[in-house]
Amino acid sequence: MCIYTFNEDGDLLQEEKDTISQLSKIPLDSLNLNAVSVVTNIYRVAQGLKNEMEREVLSKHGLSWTSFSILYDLWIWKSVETKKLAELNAVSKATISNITKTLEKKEYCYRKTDPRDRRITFLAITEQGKKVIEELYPQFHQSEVKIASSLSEDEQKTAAELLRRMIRDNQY
Amino acid sequence: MCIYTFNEDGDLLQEEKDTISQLSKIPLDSLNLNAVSVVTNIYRVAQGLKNEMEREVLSKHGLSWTSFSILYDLWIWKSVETKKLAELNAVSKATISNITKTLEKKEYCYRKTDPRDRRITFLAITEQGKKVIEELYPQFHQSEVKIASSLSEDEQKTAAELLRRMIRDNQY
DNA sequence: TCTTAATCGTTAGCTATGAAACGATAATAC
DNA sequence: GTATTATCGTTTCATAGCTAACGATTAAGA
Repeated sequence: MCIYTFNEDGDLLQEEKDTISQLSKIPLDSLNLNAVSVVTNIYRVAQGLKNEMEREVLSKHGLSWTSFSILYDLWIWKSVETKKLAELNAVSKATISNITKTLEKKEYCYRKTDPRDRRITFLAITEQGKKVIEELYPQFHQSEVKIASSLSEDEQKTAAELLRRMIRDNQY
Repeated sequence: MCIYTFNEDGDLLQEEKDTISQLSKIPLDSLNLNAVSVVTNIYRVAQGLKNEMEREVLSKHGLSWTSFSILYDLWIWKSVETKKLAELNAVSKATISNITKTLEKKEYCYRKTDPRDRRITFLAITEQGKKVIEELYPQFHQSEVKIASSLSEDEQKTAAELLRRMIRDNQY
């Protein structure tokens, strides 16, 4: 999505700058337009790549971005508890609970209670779930490569590093 | 959310690299780990800032990121049709229809049919909606500045430019 | 003109999502 | 050892979000 509107050069329209300043009563030179661009562009790319992945790759097996991610986690780590999945994916435990219920219906994963602490539920991937992720992952990665190919190798490294700092500093 | 898991240096865990390569049957040197980092970090930051904004700023008036964005668009542009709002925000027309229905219930916006083409519905902001966005926007912008402050001014410009190229090349 | 095709917004039906409340279990306090 | 507190996952209930189907309207074709 796009909070702001940009012209062909990637700058905020002068008209919009003036309007924001006027309407919000923030003087134009107190508006941090670089911060605006960073936040807006990050959200826009994220929204775009989520839509593209779901449409072009994940829809083949009726998976959303998050359900794919959960399946990926289970594929790599074999067995993960609900709380950990929520943290890994930055969504609520309720969301994990619901999505894994759907994945369970499709027989892509199953639940098992930790015998040492019966409050904890572990999720694990089934053979069928494995088959699905092993079909989808190469296509997913190929799309990642395509999407990132707007940037050179060095630029990709730069972008990743800057974003990584935002993740760390903001504790995302 | 986080498709991949990273160590303290921001690299993918060696264990995970090996596992991906092994499970996906993609040779390690064919995996483009820079692309992986770029895509993952973008999504992670976007998810984090959306959650933070909704929790810290937008919840004061029960707005989601997208409903806030729609309200913003109407604030700046006075009157926008459904289809245009969908494009601006990279969501479906159905989503716009639903969210504006909620905004209408709260009396933050209202509908009017284009008399020249009766298929088109224009949305417009109410006085009450204006009051809400004028209260929230300065706080929203302040959070944008805080979130982006992990980066220097130059780095913000760099990040914005790289992301802008991804938006353009991928037509997001 | 009159039929066909295209476009617009809404609705229907589904999954996703979060906050809050809840029940079960474990850890802590005394 | 019992009472209190904390933690875990689920459920409930609301909104968000998608695709597909639909009804209304306009444009295009002959």
